[in-house]
Amino acid sequence: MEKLNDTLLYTLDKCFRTYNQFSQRNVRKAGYDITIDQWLILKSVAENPSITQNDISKIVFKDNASITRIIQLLVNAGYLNRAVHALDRRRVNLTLTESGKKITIDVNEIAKQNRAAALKNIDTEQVAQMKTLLQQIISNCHV
Amino acid sequence: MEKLNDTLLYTLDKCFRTYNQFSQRNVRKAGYDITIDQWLILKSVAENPSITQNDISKIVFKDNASITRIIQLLVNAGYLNRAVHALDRRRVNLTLTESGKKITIDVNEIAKQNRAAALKNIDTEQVAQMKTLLQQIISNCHV
DNA sequence: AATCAATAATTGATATATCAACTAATATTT
DNA sequence: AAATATTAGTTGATATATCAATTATTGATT
Repeated sequence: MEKLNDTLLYTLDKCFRTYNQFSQRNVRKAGYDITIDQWLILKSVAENPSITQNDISKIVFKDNASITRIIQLLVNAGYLNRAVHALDRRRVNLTLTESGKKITIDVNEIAKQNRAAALKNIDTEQVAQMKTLLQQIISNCHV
Repeated sequence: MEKLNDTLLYTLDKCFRTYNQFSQRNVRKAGYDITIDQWLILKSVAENPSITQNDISKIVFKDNASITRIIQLLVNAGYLNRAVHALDRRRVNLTLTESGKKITIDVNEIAKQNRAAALKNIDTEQVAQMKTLLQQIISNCHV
């Protein structure tokens, strides 16, 4: 049986988790009480004002159910408003509150710094190559 | 604010989750009622017979607490035996049961196929390069 | 218009992640 | 040897992931 940590996907796993923990730590250190996953949802709403929860779930690769619950937390925290959609009563209309807008922008700055730190000493060329490879893996998994 | 899905780490996230779901689906389809994460722990024990739970948590990048709970599930499922270590009574002695050994090997086969499918049309050279890059990111996050 | 199908979101159950607090056992220091 | 520090693991609280079942609403079919 080949060793676990020989495989690319083990390294991928490790990288993903390490980066996540690193980012989360930096957000906390800056005094923001929000998870990266919560911020990603706020950011999705900021970028796409009329987005549905279904669309969000596709953007962030999570289950619908998870989105419902995370949004509930964001509403509780005062970052999001939730209302019934005027034209389709099945849908939920999401809008950022003022503090939601603020934290989205603030954490975005930290996220930018996190990315820069994580990609230090790696040139654009390499990043582009890696993206292509990752896309290839993704499409291989969709067969 | 730059778009979410422009960043490498977004693609990394997507790739990781897509591959995970793909692997898990294939294990289920083959009739095995075990999660990839549970299997990883069985495999760690198989590879390192005298391993501690602390060591497992480092290998699979999870919290000690998570390991305790996953191991509890594996004991309940009859795949693992848990006993007090003879020389250090703080430690837990983990051994695979017969069915634990069997499922570890069976799922390993599926995992091998999953990896092959995920890495289709990607040559060894590229895989090696990507590993190096991922390692670089990991070490950047450890500063 | 009534029936049926599809869609958006929620809820329940269970597994997992993470942090903090804790217990028990062992190792180190004085 | 007693006091203290360290280590291995567990437990509680809360957030999240995933699947399946469900509700409410809208769209399509006849």
